[in-house]
Amino acid sequence: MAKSDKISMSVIRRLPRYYRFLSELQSEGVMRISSKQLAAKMRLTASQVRQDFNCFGGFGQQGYGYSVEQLKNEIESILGLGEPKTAVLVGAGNLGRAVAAHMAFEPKGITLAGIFDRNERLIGATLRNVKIENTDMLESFCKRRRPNLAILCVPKDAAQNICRRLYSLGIRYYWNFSHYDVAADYPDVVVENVHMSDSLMTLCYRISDDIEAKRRSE
Amino acid sequence: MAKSDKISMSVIRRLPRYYRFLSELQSEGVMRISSKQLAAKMRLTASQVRQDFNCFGGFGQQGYGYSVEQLKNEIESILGLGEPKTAVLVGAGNLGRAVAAHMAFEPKGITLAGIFDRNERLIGATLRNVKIENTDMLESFCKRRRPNLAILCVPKDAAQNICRRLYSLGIRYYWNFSHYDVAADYPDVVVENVHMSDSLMTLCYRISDDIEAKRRSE
DNA sequence: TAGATTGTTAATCGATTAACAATC
DNA sequence: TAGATTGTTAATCGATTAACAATC
Repeated sequence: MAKSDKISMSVIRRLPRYYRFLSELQSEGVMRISSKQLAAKMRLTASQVRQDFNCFGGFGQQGYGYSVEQLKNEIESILGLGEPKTAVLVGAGNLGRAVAAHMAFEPKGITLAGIFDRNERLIGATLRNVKIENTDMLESFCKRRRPNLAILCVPKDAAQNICRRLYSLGIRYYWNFSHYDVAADYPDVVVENVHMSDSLMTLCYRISDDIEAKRRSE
Repeated sequence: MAKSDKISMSVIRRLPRYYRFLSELQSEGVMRISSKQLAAKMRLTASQVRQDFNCFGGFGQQGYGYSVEQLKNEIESILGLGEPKTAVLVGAGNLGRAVAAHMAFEPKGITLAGIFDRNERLIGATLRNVKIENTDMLESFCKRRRPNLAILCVPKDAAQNICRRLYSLGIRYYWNFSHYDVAADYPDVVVENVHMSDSLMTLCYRISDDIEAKRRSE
């Protein structure tokens, strides 16, 4: 299924977007699509689309294009969405609750098995049929359920402590919403950061750049 | 202050991260830093650090390095964090409430002036001293407060409709958490997307790739 | 078969890294 | 002055785009 060379991060980060567009096309009943059409929809070049897919193998057919369903399934398999994973979420503040309630975990093969917070007022509440527990219970929970993935929705200072515990409990995969630099302390883990404030600052730059450009062109 | 060539997106997306590290260094009382030290801390190369800063001008001093405070202030100014902006947030579900409650808007020059939702049960509640209003009030609000930035925390289907209205009210800057492709319909706007589920799928890929690599090396 | 579109190689473009003279 | 470190140019590396033969 895979050509098994090392895939570049640029390509990997485009895969979820391909997957989204293909899911959409499929739900619209589109059966096949050419690299040219898909590229136009996603504002890429047809060359890039073909190069990207050919990192993993030839999914298309000359003169025809790609089967939407097959291509979507291939990418689903490349992303490993079918492989079951168990997640623990730490931090049930506004952000943690939003992630717990909002995110489509099941289609990615993820079971959210535990939610933890140290705030007594949150403990006992239920999100997605998961009861928020006291962070003290993290060790016993992990020994019982063996999650392989942790979602960090605690502030930076708490994250350092939580991470030390999670790491010693054997967790090596992190979805990190905090500003704590997990990979700096644990070089052997896989961390995917979501830095919302970086995104907002980037927007700030682009706004002030745009305003300046308009001012200049007047 | 600026060299005013076109700055590449790669550089722009690193600026918030520089800003975060410099803020941290400053709060730790560090007065100066060399490109080599900063690069080590951020896992970049010293070359890249210097190239990045020199897009905007020479902020350092040979034989000495960079003044943390001055450099931080320069980047703050490049990002335009000091320029006042008014934001309207649409969608006060879990995600919208998390963004409203969690995000540090003030340090970026952003005033969150209005929050809107169509869910009657949410209307009237207060977040950060802003009352959630009915989405029907969007037009009158925008005519009164003239926000220049919209934060989209509604589902994809709602986003299309909301965007049409916001666009016609003159809003050109969007922080988009939905899967609606704003830029496809309005090519003249500046959109910064936060696709949390793409990030999670990227993590899924990296997990299954890591597991596979470990299996192979056994 | 003719037309369309892929898979893949080659060319281009841009971003990162290395090197070093300038200079504090 | 000697040592350190920048700013900047040149070299390398990687990613994107273009081209085209293969083939459905």
